[in-house]
Formats: sequence, structure tokens, C-alpha cells
Amino acid sequence: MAQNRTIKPTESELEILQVLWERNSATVRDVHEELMQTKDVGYTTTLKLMQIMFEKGLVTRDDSSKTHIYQPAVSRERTQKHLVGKMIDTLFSGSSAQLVIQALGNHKSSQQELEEIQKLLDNLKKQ
Amino acid sequence: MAQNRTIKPTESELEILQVLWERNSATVRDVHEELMQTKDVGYTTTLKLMQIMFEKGLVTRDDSSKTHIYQPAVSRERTQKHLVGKMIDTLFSGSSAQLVIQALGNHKSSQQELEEIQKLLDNLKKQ
DNA sequence: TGGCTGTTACGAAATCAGTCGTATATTAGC
DNA sequence: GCTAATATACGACTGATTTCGTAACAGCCA
Repeated sequence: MAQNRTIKPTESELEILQVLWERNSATVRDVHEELMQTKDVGYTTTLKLMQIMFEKGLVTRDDSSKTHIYQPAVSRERTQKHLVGKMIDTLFSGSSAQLVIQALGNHKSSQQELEEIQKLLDNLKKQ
Repeated sequence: MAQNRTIKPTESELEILQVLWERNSATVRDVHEELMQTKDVGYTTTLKLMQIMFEKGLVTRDDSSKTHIYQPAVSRERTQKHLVGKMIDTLFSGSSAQLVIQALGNHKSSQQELEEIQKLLDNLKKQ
């Protein structure tokens, strides 16, 4: 019953999903401690956020024991695809290449990653 | 007095900036009619939004005649750079290459654009 | 002149995101 | 059994965003 139409996590929700995607599953405390490394926020704030995400269907949870265990209910790939598509629309007038150029130009990548991109590029050029 | 720190247009503000960037300058009615092609919203809503954007310094305006003429006050490039960077952080764990792969893989580009990307890629690989 | 049209100004309501305080429940250890 | 520690539930508040109704005002033209 996850909503396909409404993949629209907020900023904070994305931060939480980030943690959940990395770990696959986590408790509120796990997530909270991860978040605390980069920002200062109360425990109940994180809790509340995750409860809301549960209501929205962004995460699932196992509440069979006292400490609930959360898992992401939306895939990282789908979310990325959706948000990247939106960004291409609203910020790059529909040109994905412009986005690519922006991302490549302004942010460092490893040699290995560049090779990976090269391979993908070769495939695309063959069509 | 444009704010460098706070480049953070909201969703709606981005839609309006989009129009302004394309046309370079436009009246509220111009913008509103453009927006109406994709969504349904009242004229005064668009007006209010643009007034707020003026207060925030996101746009400038010429009010020498009754109908004011608006122009963007933040550059498209700077805004792109900022938001792309943020997306890389919160959605791709800091890997710009992953973003690139997403964008290239899921959205069509022209042969010419692919060439452009290739050139950029060649440069990066030489370092 | 007087009224119609199109414009800006402004206030207020509705919604949403993010925050936290407090209450309540569960568990473990003494 | 009691207490301390740790969890969840939940309501409320703030600030930002979005929305629109209404007023005021300028210009045009019959």
C-alpha cells in the first residue's frame, strides 16, 4: 500500500531514509544517533518524524518488541529517479545532459567512477 | 544585496524563476499564464508569491509603470549548482557519479549532448 | 464624468514541516 | 515489588509556505 504517486519525502525525511537505506533496518535510536553526528535535534523529534513517515507509508516497522524496528518502504532507486526527474524538469528545462554537466563539472569523482560513466556513455552513444 | 547564503527558493518560487530565466523579464500576468498551463492557481497567488520573492531578493522589478516588470536576481547556474550539490549529499551519499549515472540512465539525451559530456569526461580523466 | 478592466497591496486563513514537553508503558536489575 | 532507564504516543507551538478575498487605484473609452 505504498503510495507511488506521492513520493515526496521532506528534507528531514530524506535524512532519515538515508540512514535506513544504508543499514536496511534501524531503531529510532540508531537513526537518531546517526543524525546527531551532523545536526543537533531532540530524540523525540526524530521519533515523531519516523512515526509520521510510518503513517505516510514511507517506512514499515516491526513493533513486536518494545523497541520498534524500522525499514524503508520506498526504494532508494525509485526515490532518486523521481527526484532527479523533477529536478531536470524544474531546474534544467528538461535537459538531463545539462544536469550531468553540472554534476560532473562541479563535484569531484574518482577515476573509477569516471570509468563507469564512460562505459554507460559508450552504450548510449551506440544507439 | 542579493543573499549568497540563502539560496533556497521554495518549490513555487522555482517554478516562477524558471519562467523568469527563460524570458529574462516578465510581468506577473506573463508568469501566471505560463504557470496556468501546468497547474491551476489564482492570479493573486502568483502576484503574492512574486512580491515575496522581491522582498527576499530573489527577483528585481521595474515599477516605473503601472504594470511591474520582473527579472530574476539569482542566476540559474548558481541555483543549479547549489541544489545539485544538496541533492548529491542527501540522496546520493555524496557521490556525484551516482547522480550522473542516474540522470544518464533514465533520461534521454541527444547525440550532440552526449558528445559534450564525452569531452568533459575526457578532460576530467586527464587529471 | 462614470464605469469597466486590469493592476498592485495587503491581510488573513489554511496547511505543512519541524520541534519538543510531558505522559505513559515496558523492561531489567536490585 | 520498586526504581531507573528507555521506549512510544501524542498534543501543542512556531515559523514558513501557499492560498485567496478584498480594497484601492490607474487608465481607457463611450
